[in-house]
Amino acid sequence: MNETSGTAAAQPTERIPAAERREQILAAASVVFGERGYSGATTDQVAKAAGISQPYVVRMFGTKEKLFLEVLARALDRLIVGFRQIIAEPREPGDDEVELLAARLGAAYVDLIEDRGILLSLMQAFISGHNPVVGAKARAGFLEIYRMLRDEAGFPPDAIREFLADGMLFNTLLAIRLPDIFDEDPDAEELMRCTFRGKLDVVLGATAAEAAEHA
Amino acid sequence: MNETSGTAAAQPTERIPAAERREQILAAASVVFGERGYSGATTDQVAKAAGISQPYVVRMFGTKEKLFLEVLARALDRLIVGFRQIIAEPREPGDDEVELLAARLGAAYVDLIEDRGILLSLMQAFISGHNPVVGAKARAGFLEIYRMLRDEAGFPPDAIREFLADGMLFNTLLAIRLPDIFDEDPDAEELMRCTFRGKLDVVLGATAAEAAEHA
DNA sequence: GTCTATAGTCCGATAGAC
DNA sequence: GTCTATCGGACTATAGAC
Repeated sequence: MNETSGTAAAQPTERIPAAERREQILAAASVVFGERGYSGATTDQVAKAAGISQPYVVRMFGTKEKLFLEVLARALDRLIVGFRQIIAEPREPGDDEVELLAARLGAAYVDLIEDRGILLSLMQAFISGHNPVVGAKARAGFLEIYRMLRDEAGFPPDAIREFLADGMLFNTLLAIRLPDIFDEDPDAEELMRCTFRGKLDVVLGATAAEAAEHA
Repeated sequence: MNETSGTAAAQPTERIPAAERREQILAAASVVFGERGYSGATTDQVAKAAGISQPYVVRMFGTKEKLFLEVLARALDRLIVGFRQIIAEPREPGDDEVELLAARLGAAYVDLIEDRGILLSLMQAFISGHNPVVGAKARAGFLEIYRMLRDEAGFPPDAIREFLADGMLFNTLLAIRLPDIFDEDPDAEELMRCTFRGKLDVVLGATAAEAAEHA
């Protein structure tokens, strides 16, 4: 409340290289698409968040759909590259190799989806199964993660299911903003604690930091 | 392809009681909102699916938002009532009481989200955490399920987490329509099998039935 | 590299007839 | 109980200047 009109735009916008501007737009778009969904988001909201004019956003990406697809591709890429890195890290052999690796991957995942734009862009893709383009990317991305866990990480089926299931529950609880109602309902915190266990501090730290940033 | 224009409407629409018409609209809206999302769906699409005119949809529910909220409330209600029924069923005491009950609830959940409208309406709500009204309903609904599992079903924390996590993975795999690409990618079926295990036949049966219906 | 202006659509909601 | 007609607003994308 009482902000001075939108997200600081107008004024004689600075001229910056297209590549850099592209990144700004993608970052802004990730947030806006995440909050409002593909259909709910407008190119004007993205433009305002990036501090430029609406036609410029369209000019740079061709169409709103292409912009969304690029946002989604980036999110999937960060996820896949991040996981692959962790799997490739040297580990000592032992009985709990799977468990340790799962814990590391889980922690990395929580770190990643602390970025609400990434979290929600992924979830937007998940519920777009009916869309030929977006749906196909979502399916392909999910299967790539599956294969990585099976072939590169060497997880047995049960470990894969558990890992993916936990991830989807993380997604959901963060997406519905459960931490927002810790004050009103103690069960909210209890459920978060039972779900995230050790990782809860990380999540709450991020949430608090984000809140502070927006204040 | 080659369908005779839309979903059978126009013509001198039959006069039916408002209550019955309401149900028709809600059923149609569940499907349309599920496929396109709250923003992506139009009241005209709902109207066509229900076989009536667009203004009549608005007239009956006031606004598009109120219509969506009613769809969501119905979905949550079916879920909660269904679970409560199963929990209340008599069970023999034994060591695996939790496991058995979890299996029954899981089967009921899979049955419920075979209805794509219900599945996707719920997921739409999950990603609307930023929306004050929808977000609040989603949080409240999730917490009610949590309390039910904790207090009425007597699940320990780990069982709750596992149950909820599996449910969210079910949601995701069905939402992205993984069964659609069984032919193109054998890993899709493998992942579904590893996730749904015994329940896979149920899911695939439903998917096949739906496909047949739409053909 | 970036903007202003605006064309062209689509959509939710209202008015009012039957 | 249901429709047709339509208003007013919002949004994507294009045109063209600087």
